[in-house]
Amino acid sequence: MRRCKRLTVCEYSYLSQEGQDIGLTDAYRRVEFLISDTEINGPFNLNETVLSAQTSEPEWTVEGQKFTDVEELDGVPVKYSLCQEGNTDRYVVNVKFITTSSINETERRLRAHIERVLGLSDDLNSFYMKFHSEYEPLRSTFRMLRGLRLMRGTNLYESLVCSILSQNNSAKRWNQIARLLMKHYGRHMRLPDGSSHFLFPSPSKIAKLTARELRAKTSIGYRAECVVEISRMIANDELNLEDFRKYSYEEALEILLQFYGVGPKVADCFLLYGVGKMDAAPVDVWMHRIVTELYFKGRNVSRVKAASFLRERFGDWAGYAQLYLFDYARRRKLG
DNA sequence: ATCCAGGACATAC
DNA sequence: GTATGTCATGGA
Repeated sequence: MRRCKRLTVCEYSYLSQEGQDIGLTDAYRRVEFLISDTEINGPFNLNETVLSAQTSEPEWTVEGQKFTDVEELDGVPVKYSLCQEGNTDRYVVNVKFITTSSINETERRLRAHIERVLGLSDDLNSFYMKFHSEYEPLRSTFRMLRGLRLMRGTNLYESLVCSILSQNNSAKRWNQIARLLMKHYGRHMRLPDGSSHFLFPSPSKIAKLTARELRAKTSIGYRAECVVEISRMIANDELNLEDFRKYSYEEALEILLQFYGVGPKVADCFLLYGVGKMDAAPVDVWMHRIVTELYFKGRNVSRVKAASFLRERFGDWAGYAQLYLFDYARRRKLG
């Protein structure tokens, strides 16, 4: 991403919750910068992207058109808010962030982070052009969902657990469970603006728990056992999620399916949203329905077959095709 | 109350 | 290989 001018840099003194200046030496800095449409590879729709229930990580905090997330970037806590002004083609994204560390260094990290998690360098125009003559409803989603981008998780463990939580659960509910995991077991961070946040817990933290404890605190249900078990394997170095970056899709899938609680859909979610394998296409009930009706004339093909069909038909854009079709189905259902 | 939620798994054919 | 019941849990 190319740099674009910073608008304002302000310094505030640290205030307690009562609004009283408690005189910390470490003044807190709220910085603002812009990402313009010339820095992003094609159209962008921030709202649609953040609100499309992708399982890369728990959904960001929403306040109207503004979305806020907290991350630790290279060990530095950053709270940042995004807001898009303009339309999907001519726009600027306003970014405000708060950090305890150096502004320039944090801004550099944050720009790279945002580019990655929001898929800003994905060549969406190529996707639209390549499949402009595809069957409906995919073709019409290019207009409806223009600028929708594939989010990537910040942390592989978090993505895997979120994918596991999503099974047989609504998006709202798996998000609630993930938030409870963070609240009870995640490392606490207090930001300079006085707000309090919890990071996603580490595998070793969850590995120390019993399924019963986890269930009591988080309403995680029957998924407790497999989450604890997988956490334990990671903590014991029997499983290294980073390895999946170098495996081929087929190798990765074969390994993932051996874990209790990880089936084809969860594995594909992890590979797509976590690892970033663009040809992975998670097939849930909605995708299954769409693919069988659209491409198999209603004939009952298995979900696994539907997934491999999507990979063959859309190649490295299979994840995107899935994202657009899923969002379409989801919106149809809501509307 | 019963059913459903971006499924996975055991069991049975 | 494919079909069916079951699995916690909270919200509709």
